[in-house]
Amino acid sequence: MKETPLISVIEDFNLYVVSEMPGSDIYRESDIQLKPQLMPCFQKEFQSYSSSGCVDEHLADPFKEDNIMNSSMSSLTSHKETTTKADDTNAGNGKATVLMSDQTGEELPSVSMNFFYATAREKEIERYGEFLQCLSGNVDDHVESDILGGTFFGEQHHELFSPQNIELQAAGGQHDKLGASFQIFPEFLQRDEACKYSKESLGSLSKESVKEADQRHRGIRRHLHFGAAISCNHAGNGTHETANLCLPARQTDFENLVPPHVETRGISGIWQAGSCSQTATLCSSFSPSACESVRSAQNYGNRALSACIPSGGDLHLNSFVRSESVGSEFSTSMKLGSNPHQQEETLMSDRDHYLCKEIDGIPVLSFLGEIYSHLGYEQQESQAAAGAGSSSYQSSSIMQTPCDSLHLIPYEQQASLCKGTMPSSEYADIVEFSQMSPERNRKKAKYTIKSEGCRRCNCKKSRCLKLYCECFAAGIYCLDTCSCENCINKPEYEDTVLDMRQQTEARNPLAFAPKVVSNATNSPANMMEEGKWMKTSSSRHKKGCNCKKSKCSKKYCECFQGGVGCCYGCRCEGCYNPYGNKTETIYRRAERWNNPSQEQLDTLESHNDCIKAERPNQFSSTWEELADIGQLTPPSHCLLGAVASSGSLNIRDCSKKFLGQSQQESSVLSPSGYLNWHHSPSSLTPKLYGCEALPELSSDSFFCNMMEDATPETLKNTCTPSTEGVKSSSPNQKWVSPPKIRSHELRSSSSQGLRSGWKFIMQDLPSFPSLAPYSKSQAAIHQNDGDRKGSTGYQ
DNA sequence: GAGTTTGAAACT
DNA sequence: CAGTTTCAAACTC
Repeated sequence: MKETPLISVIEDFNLYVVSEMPGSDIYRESDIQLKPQLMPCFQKEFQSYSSSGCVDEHLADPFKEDNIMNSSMSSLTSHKETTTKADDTNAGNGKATVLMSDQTGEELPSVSMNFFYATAREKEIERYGEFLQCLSGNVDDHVESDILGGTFFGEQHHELFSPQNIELQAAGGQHDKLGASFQIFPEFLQRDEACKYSKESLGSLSKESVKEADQRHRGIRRHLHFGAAISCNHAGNGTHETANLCLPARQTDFENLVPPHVETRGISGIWQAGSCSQTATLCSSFSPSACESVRSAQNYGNRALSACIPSGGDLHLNSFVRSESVGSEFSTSMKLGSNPHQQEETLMSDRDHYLCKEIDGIPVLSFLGEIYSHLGYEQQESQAAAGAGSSSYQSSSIMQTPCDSLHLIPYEQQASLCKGTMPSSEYADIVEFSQMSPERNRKKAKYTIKSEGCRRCNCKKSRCLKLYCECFAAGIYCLDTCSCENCINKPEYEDTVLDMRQQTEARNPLAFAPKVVSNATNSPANMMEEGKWMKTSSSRHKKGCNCKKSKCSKKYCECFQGGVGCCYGCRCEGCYNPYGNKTETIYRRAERWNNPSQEQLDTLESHNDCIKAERPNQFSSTWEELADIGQLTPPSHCLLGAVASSGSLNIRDCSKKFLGQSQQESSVLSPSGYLNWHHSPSSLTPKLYGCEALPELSSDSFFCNMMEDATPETLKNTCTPSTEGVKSSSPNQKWVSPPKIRSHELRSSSSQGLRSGWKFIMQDLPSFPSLAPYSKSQAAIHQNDGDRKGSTGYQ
């Protein structure tokens, strides 16, 4: 290993290290051409970052020399090609990514977001610099390069820092791909023990000076920025439609990173995820969970897919509602790009190629629409999306589509993952579906929905502008694959859609919030344990159900649908929710979650096989959010943000209660405190930024209920005898505010709880941007109503 | 695939 | 805020 390049490598985007790697010539000769238009993206980052005073001259004007960029791009992918042929797919992927970054100089919101993220994580990165000292010693070249390349970041487990494992990663990690290479893992950065462990594993500690380490970490920081930039460009890989479809459940992650000043119209509110669930992909550019999801895919098969395909409950795709903002800008630039052929390659808008599409001759699964619609969500996220919302499906990477994530997985593996996630027959149908014409797709949509847990609406009268519409509710535009009639929820009616969202939000600030919120009581590992329940025992529906006849054991019940048990917020009668009911103590529920009885499993299975199939999605979505969102987001932020989005709620009391908690949590959960829950301007005002201000609140009911969400059920149930076993009715037909003492207890215990990993998480946060003039869209609506008046009975 | 059931959303 | 209506998904046949 050469000693000298180390510093310069970092200072120069790791270029030199890469160039000295075996096979690096391939990259020098690579046909990857970073378009000049991409420059603004980087410039912004670097310039913004110049305050740190560590921007090199060529960084100040990083694109002055095309070679630099080309080399940079090469460095990002070089280690892949120098490892195994199996990774060849990355080359194509990387190329696609770069090409997708084709911009026309437009400022990319995502860039700011990325920058913000990176900046916000500066502290952690500082710590990471310290960590690097632990590794700088005897790590050989390719290991180093791999670390710099991001593979290192891509792993959350300390074990991976052992020389052997690093070797393995460098040699052929499946996720050692472009996307995964840009992982930023704040969680990892927070682990002092990681450094400790690495020291032990490597057996030789760094002898480099702190200064050198600092230089290195600076370089890495830049590298991260670069990666972020790529990621953001990645995000813009599609038209509105693509973005809409591919929204992962983890959009929230990304939105959380959005600084207040960033225009986030395209990212309505905050996103979720919940899910597409969401989600596993958008986040991939920023969070460990993304990489984890990829790895999980490799290790656990179907889980990967679930990570990418959140189920309805957790998914929230709000952020991408305004795909026109983010998505359209990208799409526009894409459309205007100079290379139609390349665009054609990268864009996945062709619905005839939802699945099994080839990019650069490499077969990849392109999960769009039907499959990703509810990433997020519950967690969805998005959704949808992502799911997003997340899944809730509910319930993100931001800018990386699920498709992109999947691109990191060889086709065969993706296929197996798909098969592992669903019955073979359904898988076959999905494939068949993907191969059908749009016309047939439409007809088949319903089936796809059922089999995949991804939804497309079938609205007839609401014009997809009310929460009746699942697309609208998930914060996404309807697609051609929807079976809706007179649909207005389309980009061409953007203003109208936004207005309706605004109205809906005014009516219910949480209307677009994920339906399922989680208390992170379990580690991702626990939650992902094979055959176990995937959602935490304390996950619950944000508002609670009101079931009368379904006994909360059918999908009529939103709790059941979201895969969570009923809680006190529910007003259900005769609750037989197999996930849990109100009379159940938290301990019992937790026990059940960890060790579901056969009867319970049978119940679930008999009631809805689909739920069972989706569970992995929900899990992945959930734990991912625990992994990254949870790390980044103090509960109170989430709550405040959610409430703030209304602009009218009065939760002053509750907010006060939470303020201290949030601050405390911030210090505990997020060293970079201010990097939390940055919603869209419309949903979270800058005042809330950094917990400096509290929103005006009108009713503490919401907050108290949310608090109750986070309140151990033992506290809630102390006065609620169970009279008929699991059967119960709702003694409280209305939401109840927890006794003050509960809040106090909760608050006082929050510190302990949080330190032990007990976090409250709203999987996806709310709100669409409410930027469009009401009158304008209203006029459009009226006009539309007029057009339809008397014929549709539209409300 | 049509019809029914269900409960959330919207409305009054 | 309660009651009613509307709506679309879930479900059944």
